[in-house]
Amino acid sequence: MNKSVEQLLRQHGMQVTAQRLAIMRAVSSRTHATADELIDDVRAVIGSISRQAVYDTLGVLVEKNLVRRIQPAGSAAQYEDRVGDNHHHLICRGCGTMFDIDCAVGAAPCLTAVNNHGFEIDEAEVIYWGHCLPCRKTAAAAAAGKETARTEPLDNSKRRRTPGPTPN
Amino acid sequence: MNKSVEQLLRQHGMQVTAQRLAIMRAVSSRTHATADELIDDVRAVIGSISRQAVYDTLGVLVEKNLVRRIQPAGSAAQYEDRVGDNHHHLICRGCGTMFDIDCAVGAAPCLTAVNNHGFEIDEAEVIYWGHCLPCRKTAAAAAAGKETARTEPLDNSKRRRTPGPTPN
DNA sequence: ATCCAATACTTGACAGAGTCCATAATTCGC
DNA sequence: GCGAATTATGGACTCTGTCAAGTATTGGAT
Repeated sequence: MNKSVEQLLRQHGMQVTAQRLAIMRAVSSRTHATADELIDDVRAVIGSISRQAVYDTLGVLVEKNLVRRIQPAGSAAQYEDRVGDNHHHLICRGCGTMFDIDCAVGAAPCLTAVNNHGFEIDEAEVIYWGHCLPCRKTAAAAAAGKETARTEPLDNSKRRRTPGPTPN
Repeated sequence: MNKSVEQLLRQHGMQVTAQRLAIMRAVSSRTHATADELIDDVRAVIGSISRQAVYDTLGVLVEKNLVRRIQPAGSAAQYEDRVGDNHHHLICRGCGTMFDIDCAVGAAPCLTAVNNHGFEIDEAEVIYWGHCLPCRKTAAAAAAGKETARTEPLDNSKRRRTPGPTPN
């Protein structure tokens, strides 16, 4: 299998390096991963790697369509192995977990915009937002009980005031 | 109409301040705007405002559902006035321009995921990516001629923050 | 197998977008 | 007008990601 990863690289005219192999395997080993997570993964395997190398490789991989990049609102980009099919993502507003979702309406439902404004559309990105079961439970519990939960950072209701002295 | 803006704030239990009024009007005056653009707009009207006040107000507004926030990949969040309907966005990869697009399949086509993984989905965000007419022309011209130019439409020529500290 | 130019990696600075925090200023009910 | 609570201000800081320049590797040619 290592072989195939290497071949994949060569097939796309890329040089084969330990870093790249490790990065590709790291991506494959997760359903979704942030650049940061990948850096950690790779370091765990080959000892060390620069942030730049990871970003660079990921960039090339995305360009060659070997990896897909998803950039959900408000969080870091995620990379995934699963390319070539038309699937979407479901993200929890509470914990940020991301799930794959097969296309709801078939092949490429939303790819056809009504009025394309003269654009040449090449991708329709669909992200479903909501709350996952665990987060919903947490939220419910919090609502029922007190403000114990911390599932959501959207808590503007309790602003802390510190009339204390100034550590200037 | 200024009256209604003020009332809107009160209706949602928010105090009325010059900053908030100006921010809300600034959002209304554009189809889409980044926080930065809004800061500029507001400053043009009331003289000055802190970045924090804008972010804070925008955050509350989004929470109260008076404003919608869109965060396209790779660029700053955009805020829009148009809430309550199900419309999507079309963004140019070249210049970043964003257009509204009415839902392709009717009311809420993509809101129904096949397998919701136990989620309670509250929003289906659809972003169409592509290249707008001007950018396509530019690209074509560049390809035909030389590597003469690249579409460089993002005007970020304004810097107001202090020069960053030097991280060791 | 060795050489070497192209390709890739490392390091470190920098930038943009947002957030945190303590303090100062406003708002608004009384 | 008073005063407590809500807001706004400013500056430091974090998190992601990019740029640039110098160093190291890779892999085809010799």
